[in-house]
Amino acid sequence: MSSPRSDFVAVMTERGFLHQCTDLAALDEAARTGRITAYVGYDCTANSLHIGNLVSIMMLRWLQQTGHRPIPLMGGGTTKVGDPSGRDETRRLLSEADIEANMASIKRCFSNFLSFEGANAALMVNNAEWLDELKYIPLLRDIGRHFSVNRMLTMDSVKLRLDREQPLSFLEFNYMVLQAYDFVELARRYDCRLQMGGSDQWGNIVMGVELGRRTNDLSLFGLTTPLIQSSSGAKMGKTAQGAVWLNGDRLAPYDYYQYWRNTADGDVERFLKVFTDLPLDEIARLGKLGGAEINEAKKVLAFHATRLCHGQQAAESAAETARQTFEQGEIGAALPTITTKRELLEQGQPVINYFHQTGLAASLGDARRLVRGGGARINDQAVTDEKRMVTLADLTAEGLIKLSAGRKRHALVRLES
RNA sequence: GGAGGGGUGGCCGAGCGGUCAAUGGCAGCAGACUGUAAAUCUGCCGACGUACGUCUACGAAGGUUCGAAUCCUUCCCCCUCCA
Repeated sequence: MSSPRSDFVAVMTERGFLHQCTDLAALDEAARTGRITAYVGYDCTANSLHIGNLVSIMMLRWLQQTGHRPIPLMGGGTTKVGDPSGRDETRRLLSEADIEANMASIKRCFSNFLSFEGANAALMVNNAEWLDELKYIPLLRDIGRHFSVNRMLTMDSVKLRLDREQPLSFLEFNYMVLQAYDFVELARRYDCRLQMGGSDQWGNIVMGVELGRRTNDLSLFGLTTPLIQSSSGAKMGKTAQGAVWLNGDRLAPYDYYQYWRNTADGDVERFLKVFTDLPLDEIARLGKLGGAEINEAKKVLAFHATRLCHGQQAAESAAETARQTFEQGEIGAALPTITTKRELLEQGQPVINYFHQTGLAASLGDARRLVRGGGARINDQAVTDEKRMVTLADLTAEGLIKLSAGRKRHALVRLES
């Protein structure tokens, strides 16, 4: 294809969102000549999305910014079935109540990325609306006859399990059928013509495109993003505490900021393109910084990524706390904080208790090992004795005690007021 | 329904009566080096106790034994082939 003529496809191309597309030229033309509606589906298997979902959220954002209508589709129905893609094991079946609760929680983060008002207002839809109503025999006759089992068996999501002799239930086997049906249903209800997702969704997406053509002669599009990996080859999104969640109650904005701040050198430019909406020339400038200067680019990345997800104020607070903590050796306000009673400090408390309580150590034993390994500090003083007690004397002038596990992980203990 | 194979710590994967809290690899944490990077090297890596210790753990429940992840019985789950 020659260079894209629509803003949407141009942005997708320039910023590195494109992996595969069913018909890029036709999509480009459709986006140039009119407003298109596109969707991305999200499972409700946890109560927050994580940065693995962020690429597709950014796509929806750009879609809206370039004049089109995004639909984040909540998989309230499909989560009851469980997507086998990329997994060796069947997902634990969640109760409907859990799914409902997860969905409510997940929805919250979209308000930061998309606008649900105005001309191109984003549409929040739940596929349980139609999937719960389905009748088995009509579904088989109307939809099932368009699916070839021969073909389904060759899909990666299925093939992987079979090749590895891992179980695949009939329930899961149906997932791709339902996802395909979703696409056709969204096309019918909202004139949605494009489904986007990660590269692992390609098979499921193509099934939907084909189903649209076979049932209603619809011209649908599919588009996937590359799996974004860190330059070390690892999947993105792991920290000491687990996944990098988008909801602030699962991962504090400060920790979210720190995740991005610690991006590997080789990933900075690519991540700026995908995870921020800074102009490309600015990104190119930041990407040229070498040596220690690239830390400036990482701060920009961390700030803008945090601002998109948690808002201006949280981003500023996180950046300021990071600056105070790392550049001035002071105490930043946004560090994780726990409170303790004055009486306890009067008696003296074992440090390992506080390391455990702040989450810097997973257990008392872990805290003990941290001390033995030489990684524990109180107010920047190394703790060498694992029996060390914390007392009122450890309070700083501000009435705080700063605990550190290694050079990057810090927490505060504050007197209960 | 029949025959065979299998279920081990976050994951992969050894162990096949004591020396097994369980080799090794990955992941993770910490230290050194640095730039809050990468690579590399070193240490740690079930819980609790200061410690020789105690508890929990090798699909589940029983049993044999001085002693079981390892043997037996029953059950659950998975895979392959046959019907």
